Amino acid sequence: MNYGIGEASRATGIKVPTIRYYEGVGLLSPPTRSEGKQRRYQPADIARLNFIRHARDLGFEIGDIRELLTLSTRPDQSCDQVDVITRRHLSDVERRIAQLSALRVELLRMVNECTHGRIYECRVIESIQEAGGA
Amino acid sequence: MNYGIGEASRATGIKVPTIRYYEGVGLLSPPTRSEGKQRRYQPADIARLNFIRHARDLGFEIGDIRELLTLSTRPDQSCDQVDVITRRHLSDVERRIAQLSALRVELLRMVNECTHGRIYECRVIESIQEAGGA
DNA sequence: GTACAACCTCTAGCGACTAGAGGTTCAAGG
DNA sequence: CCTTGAACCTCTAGTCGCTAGAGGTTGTAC
Repeated sequence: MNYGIGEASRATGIKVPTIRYYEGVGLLSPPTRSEGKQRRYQPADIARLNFIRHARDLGFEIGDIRELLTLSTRPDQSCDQVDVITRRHLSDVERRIAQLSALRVELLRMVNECTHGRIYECRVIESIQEAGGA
Repeated sequence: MNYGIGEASRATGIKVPTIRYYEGVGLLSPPTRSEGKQRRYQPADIARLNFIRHARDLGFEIGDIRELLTLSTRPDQSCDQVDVITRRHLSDVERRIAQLSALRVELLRMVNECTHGRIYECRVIESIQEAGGA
């Protein structure tokens, strides 16, 4: 049994154009084609797409996923590299959380100072004019 | 006194090509030019650029900044719209923090389960294969 | 007058898709 | 067998907020 691209899409939750995009950037090798040159996917392709989707859900970028996919096909190698990629991504996520949290504090301060008057006395506008965050 | 684009850049911390970009997207109206058609900025332009920079530092997107700039030139209007824009941005920031925090928990769980063995028993790879976050 | 930094415009690239045009193939029903 | 229409195909361009580079011009200091 094989899948058309639409079935693959429904099976994985990845949109049809995105599947083609993944093929284009080399995450997925070109599948076999029907006589009329339409893509036909095998269960292994579906598994690979699911892997990609889960990794994207976890925020890994395409380059990392490419590497993780390669590593996952070398079961005997040490998983150190997997660990490195994951930790690097984790610290990236933590850095972004920190940045956004600082922003949040600043924005909260601004909206809390708002007295709902006229623009000329608007504390939000003043905050942006005077200094700004980060 | 007026400023060349390089001076404007140093005065505001916005890179030269970015200043031209802001002009292109209509955040900044085209300045006067020298005889040789080079841009000459006035102090009011510098103030506007500083406003833009601070707003960008606070994470506002270009469209929002355009609106905030327009509003800031209408001192008699109510600042309700400013409040709306700011609160909308704030909740966007909070949404992103929540997403990233969930991601962080998942990634932490994954790296903590890592036993530094071989790929075939790698818990990180397994996590991605099995389910994935979000 | 000449050197050279600073400026100019224009195009293309980043990441990860998404949208649309314009054409072809597949599967089901008559 | 034939037609309908959904699903498929390729290709290009757009999103966002810049950034980089090519190739040419202007401003300023000596």
